[in-house]
Amino acid sequence: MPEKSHKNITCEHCGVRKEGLFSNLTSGEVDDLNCHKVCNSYRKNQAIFLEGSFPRGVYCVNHGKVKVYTIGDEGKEQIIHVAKEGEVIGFRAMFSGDPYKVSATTLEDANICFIGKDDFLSMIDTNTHLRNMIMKELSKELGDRAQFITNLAQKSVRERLAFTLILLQKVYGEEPINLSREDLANFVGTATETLIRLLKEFKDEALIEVHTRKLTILNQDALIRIGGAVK
Amino acid sequence: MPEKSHKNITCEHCGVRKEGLFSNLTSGEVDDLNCHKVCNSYRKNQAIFLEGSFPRGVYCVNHGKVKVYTIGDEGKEQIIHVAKEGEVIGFRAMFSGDPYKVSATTLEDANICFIGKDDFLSMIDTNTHLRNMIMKELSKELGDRAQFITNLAQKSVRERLAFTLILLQKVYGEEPINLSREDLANFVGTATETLIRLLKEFKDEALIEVHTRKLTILNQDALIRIGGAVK
DNA sequence: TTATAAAAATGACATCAATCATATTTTGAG
DNA sequence: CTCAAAATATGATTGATGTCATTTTTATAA
Repeated sequence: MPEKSHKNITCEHCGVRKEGLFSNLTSGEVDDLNCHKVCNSYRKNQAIFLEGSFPRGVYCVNHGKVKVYTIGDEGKEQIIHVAKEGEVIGFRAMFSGDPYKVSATTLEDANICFIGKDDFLSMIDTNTHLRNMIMKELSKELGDRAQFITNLAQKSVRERLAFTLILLQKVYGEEPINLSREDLANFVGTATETLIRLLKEFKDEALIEVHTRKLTILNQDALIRIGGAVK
Repeated sequence: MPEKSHKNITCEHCGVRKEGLFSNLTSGEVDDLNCHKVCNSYRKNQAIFLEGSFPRGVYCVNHGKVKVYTIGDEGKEQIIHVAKEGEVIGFRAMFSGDPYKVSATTLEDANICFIGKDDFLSMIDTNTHLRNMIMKELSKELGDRAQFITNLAQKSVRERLAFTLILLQKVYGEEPINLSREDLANFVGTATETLIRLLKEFKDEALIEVHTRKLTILNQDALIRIGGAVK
């Protein structure tokens, strides 16, 4: 489905690699990674993998944002995570032996590299550092999800929206947050209409600036006061 | 704080070990584990470890149930997981390098063995099987929490209670579910009063049997129809 | 056993947020 | 550029669930 990328990034020169799972590799390991990876370009809203299917490998986001989500019993998306450049996604299912419990879809045009299951697993077997990074990452995400659960159970929608905006700012960095209202609602865990009303409140209170899809945070401190800090 | 257990279980003869992380160890590894573990007895509602503190090792539940929870911004507990005999808890924080993101407290009198950090980590370094079990466990829990998040975001309290009861039945097995109304509410993610009202509904509909704290499921199929299946 | 505290249960009420309907704006294909 | 479809926005209404107050039951310690 994805097209082979025109610009076939080499891992050695991949600028975003240094933040994620594949940082601190030896140059030999980077070469190894580079040999086994395949670069693919994805269009906006293109599926990367789907809940229920079996993993064939892992995906390293080179450019573009990706939503990771589950589908609830009524068919509604619940976004669990928004992955940014440098993140490796889909590796949890490599260890569980089960099919994917989540789906991943691009939020914008993206470049994403693929590393096959066997190559990835053999890298893990031989590379203690990589293994430790993975365990650390799995543990970190478990902690994040515990806070996500607590927020959903205990905070109001307004509080969760504030929290989510702070979280998304870390994902989008200097750029404005760029998600559809529906995606944002499916991340916060609310109805689209409710989300729109609350966004307007935040706009009227000069906490954010809104240019259709693009949201800029104007008053971070106030949002943290409303939604609580990201742990 | 915990008292040294009178009955100091040996890992070799530990009946509950065969289900969890420490199953499929060689007899040498079991001996090793046995040398390094310390058995402790805990009274009901005794803390095992607390959110924010740094881990000194891992805990293997030999007898008794344990709640794993976070404290929300308003000080309210959100139960994330109820651990049963054979489960190893508190090992995620060993890899992240961060303090615990969750707390753990006994729900009844319990026997819990402790394995120090260094011993545990060196076992992981040398034991591929154990390592794989841990990665699998971390991955499985990530999947569970994704469903937990989706349930909280999309299901009504009634649906979540049904789901939670089915989940707890797997924890308690043949025995009746035995939790305070407050703990149950803090697991479902609702107010205690709401939980009590819904429990009564389920009782009136003959879906459960209630003897003060002890809940028995009478109609599993109906509860699954209401709350959805545990994935 | 009795006293006291804790837990569970119940009622009344307020309100946040979902739903449904409809209008307006933006986007993207041709 | 134009038009249709999609996304965003707004209003009206309802209902589920949280909160507060009070009573009843159960557990626990003296």
